[in-house]
Amino acid sequence: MRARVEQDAKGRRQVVEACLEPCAIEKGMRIIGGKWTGSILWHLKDGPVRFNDLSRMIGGASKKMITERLRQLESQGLVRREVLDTAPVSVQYEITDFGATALGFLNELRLWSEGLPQSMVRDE
Amino acid sequence: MRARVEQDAKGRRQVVEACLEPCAIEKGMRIIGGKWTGSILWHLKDGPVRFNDLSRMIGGASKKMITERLRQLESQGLVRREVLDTAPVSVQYEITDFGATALGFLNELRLWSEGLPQSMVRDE
DNA sequence: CAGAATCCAACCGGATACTG
DNA sequence: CAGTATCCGGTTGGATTCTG
Repeated sequence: MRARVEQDAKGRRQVVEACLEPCAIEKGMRIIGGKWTGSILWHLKDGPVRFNDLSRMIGGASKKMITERLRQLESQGLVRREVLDTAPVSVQYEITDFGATALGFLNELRLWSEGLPQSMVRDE
Repeated sequence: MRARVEQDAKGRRQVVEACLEPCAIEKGMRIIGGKWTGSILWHLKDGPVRFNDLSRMIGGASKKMITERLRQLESQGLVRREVLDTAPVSVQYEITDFGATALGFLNELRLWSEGLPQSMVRDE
């Protein structure tokens, strides 16, 4: 449901169907748009990955961040956490079927992003 | 270019092809993943919209935010700003051809987001 | 290995008031 | 109308240290 602007009989402009609070785009972004969230999900697409491997894959993110985002993704049902009884203990993270439904979008974003002009590469 | 984990001849695990700093997913997110950014772009998809209309469409965002994001989108070439010489002055924002290349995955995000279970609707 | 705990500066972003 | 300016509390997220 999108917002629209129309004119009434007297020519006054007004917004019809205002986006009632966060529209779909915004809601989605709040779920997978968080810092590192998309990357984490993406790196799980080929199968389970262990914590430290994951944090190495995602250069620039601290373990603290990885943990926080993983917990969030887990509580939302996008990712599953599994403890393996090895010594020392190791933990696997795996994308769920539900989480996988976001991969299509992420892939499109990736393609778009890779085609971007150099000039847009974030300095930071 | 994705990161991969492999095992060497001695069975030790190691990360091959680590994501050199922000991978494509992350870079993309930094551009259109900002708060309100996606929504703004999306609401421009059907043609030029004026500032106040835009801010009404995007419920919950302050004018300050809208302005900041628009400036950012403009400097990145995703949006074009045009001042109309009316009285009082009015300003139009329009998506550029380049900006429009992002509409594809924004739409996917929208579809994904709309299909989400109620339980995931952010309380905030 | 896989975190949890703590600290803290930086930034974010809403509210409010003002302007040409 | 389309912003700008200022204030300011809250959150973010990196660095670092510690643990079972």
